[in-house]
Amino acid sequence: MSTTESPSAGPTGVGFDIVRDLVRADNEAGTFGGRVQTRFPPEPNGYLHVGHAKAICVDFGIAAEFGGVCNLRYDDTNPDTEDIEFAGSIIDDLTWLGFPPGTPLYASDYFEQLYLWAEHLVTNGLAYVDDQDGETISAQRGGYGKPGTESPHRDRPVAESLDLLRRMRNGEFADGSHVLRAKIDMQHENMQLRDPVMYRIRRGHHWRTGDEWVIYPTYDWAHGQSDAIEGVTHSLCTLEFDSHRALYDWYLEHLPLPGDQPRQTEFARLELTHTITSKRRLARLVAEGVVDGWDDPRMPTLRGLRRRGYPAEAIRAFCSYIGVARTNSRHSIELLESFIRRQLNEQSLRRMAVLRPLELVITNWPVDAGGNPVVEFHEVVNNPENPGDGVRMVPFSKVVYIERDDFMEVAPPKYFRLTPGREVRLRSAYLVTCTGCVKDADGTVREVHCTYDPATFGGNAPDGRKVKSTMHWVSADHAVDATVALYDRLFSAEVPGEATGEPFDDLNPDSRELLTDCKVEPALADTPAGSVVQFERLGYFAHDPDTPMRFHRTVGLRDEWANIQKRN
RNA sequence: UCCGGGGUCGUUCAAUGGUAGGACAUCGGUUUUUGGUGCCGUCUAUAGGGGUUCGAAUCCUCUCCCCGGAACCA
Repeated sequence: MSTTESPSAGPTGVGFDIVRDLVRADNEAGTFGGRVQTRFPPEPNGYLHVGHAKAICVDFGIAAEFGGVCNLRYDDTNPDTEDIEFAGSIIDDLTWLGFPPGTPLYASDYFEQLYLWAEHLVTNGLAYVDDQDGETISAQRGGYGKPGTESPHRDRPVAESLDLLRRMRNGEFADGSHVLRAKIDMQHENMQLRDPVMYRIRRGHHWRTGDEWVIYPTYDWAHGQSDAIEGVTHSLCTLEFDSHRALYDWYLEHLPLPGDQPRQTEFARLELTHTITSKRRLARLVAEGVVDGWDDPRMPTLRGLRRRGYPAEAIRAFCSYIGVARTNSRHSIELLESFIRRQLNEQSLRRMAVLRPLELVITNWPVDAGGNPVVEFHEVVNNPENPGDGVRMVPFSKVVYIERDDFMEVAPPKYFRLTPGREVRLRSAYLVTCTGCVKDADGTVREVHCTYDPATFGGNAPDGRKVKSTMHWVSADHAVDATVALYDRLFSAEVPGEATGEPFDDLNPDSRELLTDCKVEPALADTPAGSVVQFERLGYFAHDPDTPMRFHRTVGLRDEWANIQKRN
């Protein structure tokens, strides 16, 4: 599958060229025999978010492009943080994004092989068991620019380490009492190489291996070897693992492995303004009830974006566009939204909905023989961008709801909508001229009055006169009630939580507004759950998967009137 | 403080010794039965100093700034 070519991909950025070049160079050099294999290795300790989306597009996309495979591999080396709930969600989310993962692999399936290799290193004098506690080991590691000091157990006999390692595995020692360390160099300028820990004793219940193991490999000891076992050629990860690469290579070099070994390459992670992509912080938002859950439409999780109506295709196009690089960067959320709009504009049906209803009464509207207002049906195009979507008939009568914003008794300059004396178009229906309004004692406008021009059926004036505004409406007698949630940025600051590193400092208290009194046209009830429609002149709204007639605003339309207001 | 990675329009990604370009954002125009969309245009950048070269964002050098690294996390 290609992630770069799609009719709605919009502007094409550099994409993943830097990775392609890397692969091509290896292919030309004959490394890996021209084979390409990648992997996507999430730890099942949270839900996938938009940051993962980029990694997924690169890992799966590049493999597919070069005729290789990309495995989903759960990096489940820590029993304390992982859960089967998350593991299942990862497959769902990958599939939704457009990369069904096939049979997943598990780092935990390699525990036995890893253990055998650990004995191999011990036997060759390249690893030893340390009896010191974590604090001591950490202190001995030294500091930046300061060399470390060697553990007193560093040179214990091979046989003794081997015996201790076996007893560690057998569960003879308490959690945290012993650790297996690689014997590398306590003076190394790269701290990762100062005798890193390979195994720790931990009696947590593992979601797959249960209580079979009490020792668990660390990330570094598991990752490269897992790649090697699977035959991975290009192991792509984020920049913070840059200094781990030396260790990744060291393990592989000192193990009895045939052929070319996998190579790790690091790229910048995806960050966005106005949101966070830290699993820990997202988990806090959920745990402390700031949001309704991992699939809250304000969350940058794949589930949240999906619920909010972000099309997977648009997310893929975005990831492809921003591409990969080694420079740390934080993209503006507006760029993502522009991809969402681009896609939605093309695919979304148009429907009319009134969020804050105000009655508009057509005073010269005719009545039928029984004295009731005539009801007409007007043809409306479903999607001007795609004539294939056809037309529908929308009921129209004497009283319609219009947007409260669409009437002003005293209109400021450049306000083109309804105001006494002004003629506007009710979309696909008629030209109407405002004659006044009725107000409550407190001055609130109760209803607006107008007259219509019967000669303008469909919205065109036979004499060719123009109006400056075309407004949406819903017939009051036929309107359906709906609930609409408007979403703003979860964080008001450009760079959330940057100052203190905590997630709640810049939370936007108005990130969600619930409108329970919306009036929508009857056809909206027929849109399937999860589909996104454009509410004419208002933006894109996703029909909630669980609740009928509840809509989430995906993104708004570009609103020049709002900009004009801002400037005044 | 040591090691590593970075520094190009407001933002982000290109240009790999030969005209600094695109997108988003901004601003303006135009089309339009959505103040949407489309189309056209505008605007703004090579962190700083020195060097190599006919020619430097690119190579060398010094300085400055940013990010990552001292879990028995990943």
